[in-house]
Order: sequence, then C-alpha cells, then structure tokens
Amino acid sequence: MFLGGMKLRLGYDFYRRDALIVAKELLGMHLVRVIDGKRLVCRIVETEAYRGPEDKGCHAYNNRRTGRTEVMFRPGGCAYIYFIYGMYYMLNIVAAAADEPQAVLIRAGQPLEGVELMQARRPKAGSRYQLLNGPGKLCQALDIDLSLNGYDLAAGEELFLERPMEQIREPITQSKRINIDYAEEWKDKPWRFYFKGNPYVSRPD
DNA sequence: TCTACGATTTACT
DNA sequence: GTAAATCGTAGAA
Repeated sequence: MFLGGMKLRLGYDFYRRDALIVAKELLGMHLVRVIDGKRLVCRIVETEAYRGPEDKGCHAYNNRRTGRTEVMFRPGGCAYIYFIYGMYYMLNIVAAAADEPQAVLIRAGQPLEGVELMQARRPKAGSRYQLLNGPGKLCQALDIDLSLNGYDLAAGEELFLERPMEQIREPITQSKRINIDYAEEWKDKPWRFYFKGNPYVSRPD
C-alpha cells in the first residue's frame, strides 16, 4: 500500500470538543472540496474560535437561535456558513456537543491541490499567497456558499477534512480575533490561532 | 415594513 | 492610511 499520501478523514469525535481545542488542532489539517470530481485541497493555517452563549463575539451569544445560527446548535461536525457584507461567505466548523453553539472560523489556508482552479475563481489574487489568505477569499476560491450550510463534514463527499499522515511541524501562536470590536470584554480574547510566520496567513503580526 | 450594520476585500489617495 | 461595494440578518417600530 502507498502510505506516503495516505490521509485519515476526521470523524465526529474530533469535532465534538471545545472550540478552543478544535481551533488549535485544525491547524495543519487538510480541507478538501470536491467539485465535479476534482479535488481542491488546502492546508489550514489560521483559525478563530467562537465559543457559544457566553461569547459576545459569537453569533450564538446568549443562545441567540435564529435561521442563521440554527446549525451551530447541532452536534459538532457540520459546516456553519453565513453571508456577510453583501458579498462574502464565511466557512465555520461547528464544534462541541448539541446545544453548545460553538464554531471555528477557517480564516486562511495554503493551496495544495487544484491550485489552477482556485486561481480561476480568484483572478484578483496576485500570487499563490493571496489565494486563501482570508475567510472570504478562501470561500471564493473553493466555491463555498450557502448551499453547503449544515453540510455533514464527517459523512459527505463534497466537503470534508483529513489528517495528513506526515504533518509539517510549525510553531503555533495566538492573538486577538479580527474585526469583532463590538464584542466588548470578549474582543481581546486570544482565540485566533495560526502558524507563526507562515506566509499564507491573512495578516502577519 | 423600516433601519443599521457586519467574524471582508478591494481599489484608491 | 481611507472608503466603497452590496445585501441578508436581527431587532425595533
């Protein structure tokens, strides 16, 4: 058997833990998007945790349950996707147990497979470093929109995550989350995780 | 109904 | 550095 390229698909147990753990451990995992049988793959290099009813930065703060936030109340392992600024989609991974509305925003990735298809979807990207270095850009490049909201990442074949057999070791650092100034005392929580110095992150520090 | 605004990106000064 | 683009969502009226 060819072990070199073997990967293990992430199952429900991976996702059904605290969003802070999931956010950190998602770094280095491979995000796979299949379109017309073609694989678009990136390595996750930046995430942010949004941590349920207590977190003023979270859409589900105070257990706010609406059409938009509904999927966050499902057990971990599905996608929470929302539309913002009238033009961008954001991809989140739902974490924790049912009725614990936590999620992890996927903020940036390193393109690995299907790079030409990503470039075709993002003609404005000046280089491979700008293909997936932001949550809106990542969804644009991977053709992720509301049709995938609630998608089962452990069972589906169009969008899922894999753990590569040989992980590249990189130091992890953390900082404040981006653009949540409205979150008052929660805005400064260091719940953004990323690989220190990695050229594919949305903003260096 | 009506209004304000956003877990962003891009172009421009 | 600043501002425009562009529209669904949430909350108020």
